[in-house]
Amino acid sequence: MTAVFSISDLAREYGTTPRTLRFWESEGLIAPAREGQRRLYSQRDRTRVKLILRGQRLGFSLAEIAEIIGLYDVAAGETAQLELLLAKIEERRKELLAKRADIEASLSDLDGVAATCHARLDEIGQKGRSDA
Amino acid sequence: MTAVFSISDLAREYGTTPRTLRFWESEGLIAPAREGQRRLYSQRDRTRVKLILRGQRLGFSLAEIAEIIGLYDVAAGETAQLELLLAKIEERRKELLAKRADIEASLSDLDGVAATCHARLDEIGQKGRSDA
DNA sequence: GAAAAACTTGACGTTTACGTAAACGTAATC
DNA sequence: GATTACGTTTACGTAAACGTCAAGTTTTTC
Repeated sequence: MTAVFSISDLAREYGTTPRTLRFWESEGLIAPAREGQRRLYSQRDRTRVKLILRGQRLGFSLAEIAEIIGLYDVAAGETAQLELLLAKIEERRKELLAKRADIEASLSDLDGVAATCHARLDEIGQKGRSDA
Repeated sequence: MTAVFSISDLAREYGTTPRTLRFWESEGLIAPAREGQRRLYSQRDRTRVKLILRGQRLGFSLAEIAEIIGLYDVAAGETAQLELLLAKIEERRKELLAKRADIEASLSDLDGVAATCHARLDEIGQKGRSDA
């Protein structure tokens, strides 16, 4: 249990590079333990890396991702902090819902174009019934 | 009908800048008509601008957006073209579905954190019933 | 018809998110 | 114990997507 990973272990596992992991660290997104100079990545670090990658796939900047990840951590604050945290969460929720709406719209558009294609193919299929 | 718009009209309408619209044109994403030197934007151009903005919100690069927009145009090709187009559409569909899955996961995570916050607030609320 | 406003094309600057190379220390391997 | 493999920091390079002048034309407005 509580295994640790080298920087290239992590890089390989998540299809990224050591350079990238160091950069994320320099930007404060992760903070692996050290054994002398060497970085040691824990399960917690792996979780954060996964969150970073997901954030990137959703088009968030590293700065935004940093804030988002922060949300997960803070969850030990007190009242005022918690209220503020909930507000931030609500913001992010709205962003995500908006993106999801964009995606639905895109999917529906693509379906439309695909339908047009199929119709056209059927149309062509009716006559040209000689070639493979 | 068939109104036309100046570059700053469009920029204002979509919350962008003339510079950006010119840049997108230089990258082949839009191709407004010209009256002498001046650019004249049509309804079709507006539609494309909307697609570009949506693509950006979803985290696609301009190059990707160019290809996506291309999908909408090509819909007048012939069989081979159409098959290829359908394949590309399917690719995009998968990307979008993946992003949607990422979003669902993010939303669910945020819900989790929010729940923790509410629980903690309730907990605190039980005792500290003296301060505003 | 002169000034102001809006448009044009360069061209260089800027931010983000790394890539790449240099120069070095350490650890495993044959 | 020399080589190879992996790690470190520092530093400069780069692609994408514009921002920001500059210098000039055209168009509108008073």
